[in-house]
Amino acid sequence: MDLAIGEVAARTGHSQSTLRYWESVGLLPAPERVGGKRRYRPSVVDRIAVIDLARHAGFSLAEVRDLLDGVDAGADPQSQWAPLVARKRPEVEALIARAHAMHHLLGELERCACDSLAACAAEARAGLSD
Amino acid sequence: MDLAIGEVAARTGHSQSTLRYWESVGLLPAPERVGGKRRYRPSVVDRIAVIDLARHAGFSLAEVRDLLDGVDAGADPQSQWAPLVARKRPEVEALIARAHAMHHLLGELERCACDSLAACAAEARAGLSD
DNA sequence: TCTTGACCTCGAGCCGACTCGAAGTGGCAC
DNA sequence: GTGCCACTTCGAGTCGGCTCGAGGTCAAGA
Repeated sequence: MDLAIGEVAARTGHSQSTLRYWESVGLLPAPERVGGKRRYRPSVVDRIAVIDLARHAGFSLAEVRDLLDGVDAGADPQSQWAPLVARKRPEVEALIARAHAMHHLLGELERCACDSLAACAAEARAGLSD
Repeated sequence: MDLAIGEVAARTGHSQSTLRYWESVGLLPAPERVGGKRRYRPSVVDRIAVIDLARHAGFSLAEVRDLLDGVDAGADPQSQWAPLVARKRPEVEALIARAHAMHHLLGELERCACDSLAACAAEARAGLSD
């Protein structure tokens, strides 16, 4: 039994607008139409689960689209993930480093004992080395 | 000696456009004009250093503006930072947690041995609990 | 006087990922 | 046949933080 867009939305937790948007940017294949309305196969729910998985890992929609395009073209998921992961890892590591730096800086700001902005600025110039 | 916008840009590493934009959103006070052109006092460089400091800590322009508005109104930096830092800390901690989760997930994806998207989706549903 | 260069304003565009609203259509129940 | 709901399309708006371009102005130097 095929699914209407509302049903897919309910099952995946994404809005109908989002699903239509994903289709418009090539992330979801255009499904069959019955009376002008989209009819999805149940497997689209798996595809959306993979999209969610990839997005959780920090991939952009464009990157997920490339991954899925490869799989659609016959590649196995494993060989599709590998280069994407290799490309993404340094980005995520940079994000982690940056987030930790932000956290550290918050601690310093909380202990800020400057009595003027100029003093804060001087501290800033002394303490920031990136 | 006052500074032209180009000089401020050169000293702070921000473009003239950015400085004008910051002024338009209330982050920098409107400086005096001489012949229609902005003339900055040297202290603006300190102010921009504080802005950079706050942005490094993850604050938005609006948050930095609120901070500086308070200081301009006579508050000491210390008492202005405190509530902002308290508000920001959980956000940054959430960012750190999320970034680590992304990193962990990348490791799992790299070891992905699924032979189909449906299998990946099943893994995803099993492994993701947020 | 003419040119150059630094500056000015204003509006629009950009990025990603949606989100919303208006106006129209399909099909089912009563 | 009419009311209703789920769906359709398309275009525009949102968020933050710039960035760019067109066209105009000002002052200094050759």
